[in-house]
Amino acid sequence: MRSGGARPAYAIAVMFEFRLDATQGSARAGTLTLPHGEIRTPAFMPVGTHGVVRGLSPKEIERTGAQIFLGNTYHLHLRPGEDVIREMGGLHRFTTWSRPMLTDSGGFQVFSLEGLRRISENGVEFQSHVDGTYRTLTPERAMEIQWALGADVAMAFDHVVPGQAPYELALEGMERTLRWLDRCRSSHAQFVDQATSVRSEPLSTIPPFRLSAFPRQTLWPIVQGGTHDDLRRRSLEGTLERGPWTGIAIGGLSVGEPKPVMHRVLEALEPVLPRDAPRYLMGVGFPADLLEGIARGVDLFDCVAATRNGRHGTAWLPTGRINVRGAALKGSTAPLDPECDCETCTTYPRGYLRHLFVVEDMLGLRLVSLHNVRFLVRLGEQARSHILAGTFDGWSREWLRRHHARGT
RNA sequence: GGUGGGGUGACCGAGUGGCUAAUGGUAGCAGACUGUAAAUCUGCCGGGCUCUGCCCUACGUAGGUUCGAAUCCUACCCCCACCA
Repeated sequence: MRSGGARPAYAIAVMFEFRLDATQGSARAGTLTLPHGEIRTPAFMPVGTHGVVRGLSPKEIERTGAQIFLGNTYHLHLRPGEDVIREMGGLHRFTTWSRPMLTDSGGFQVFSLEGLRRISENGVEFQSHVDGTYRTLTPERAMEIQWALGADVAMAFDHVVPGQAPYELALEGMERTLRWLDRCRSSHAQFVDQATSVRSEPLSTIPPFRLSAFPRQTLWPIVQGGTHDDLRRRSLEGTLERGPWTGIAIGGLSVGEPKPVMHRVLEALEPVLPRDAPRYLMGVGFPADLLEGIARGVDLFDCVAATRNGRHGTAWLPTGRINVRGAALKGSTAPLDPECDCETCTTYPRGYLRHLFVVEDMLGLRLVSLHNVRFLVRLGEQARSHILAGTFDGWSREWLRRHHARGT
């Protein structure tokens, strides 16, 4: 297939594939194929907003077993700028991460940077928190930037509203997200078409550096609708009408709404979601949230909590969580999590980790972040093997019981 | 020995008659964090209790003035600087 001649048209399609390996109830185990490799699901994706999973090197992330990590359109646009990254060969070359990547669109910043932005139908004007300059992100611009970044998956530019948003606001965000999805889709298609036209050249005549820079990216839509089931349904149906898609994201959850509400929304969407596309629950979550999501048919997760909590001294354990700064750990020779196989847990005693936080050495932040990432990645691996074995229900029930028995 | 300055809660350090159990900061303790403006933020931090309040003990020590003192007066102890 790669030996001379025009690249077959189906090559692009084959680059993005999702295969279901097993299901148990709504829980699914699958294999997602992306241009930079395969992802076995369910899977947790660490967040590397600025092209780095805070505090951890790509090599360390690789060793956690993470199969993909995220970058952020808004933040990478501000620093170093998408042109810089494109010139360096794209996000993969830039970061040296050779596995799949996904970029978030900046839609979440519409929510998180409220106060620094103004929304209009055209797009969102942000005032940069870095230097105060005004930057406008539109669906088209978000696609342009993500195309330049060159991740395997680009996310649609959406309008995220708070979890407690009243119906009217949730409706507005949901409908705008759909209108913006049309613009994202046609804009992204233009980039794909441009790239595809290159394929009329014989592959053998394309210099290797251009081959490696071959734009290979898919676009995933985001379902919105706040906490209102009917809006969620409408959002999903509207999204599907605009398909087909190689993956579908559920956004606007875990942004302040109660957990049962998030579960209810997932349950409302699950029967309508296509079986043959991965479902990505954005911004989730804590360990228990992963299992609750998996049980409701979610395949992919991302969350900053692993690294943020790690930096702030909270480590996840099978039995709940622990404050690494706590006086209880003083002098302890026990491993952080005796059941964990990460570098932190197989090397350092609790008393040393606590000490690192007390003296405010950056190593402490890194080691606990590393553990938390591994903890979630491993949870995904465990869930997958139990789904394949048909033992997911009982295992996850027991896991959650133990996890909630002490702490959260 | 003389002169001047000073002794405040674990530490540093404000406060110079009542609003002071006593500003701040540090240390200590606890908590929060979910598509990252976060190595951040919040609370507690003399003791006790029947704990939206009450009672003790507290600003070197001992007295005194005053309705009322960490704040004014006296003596003593200690520390620092300079002079002998």
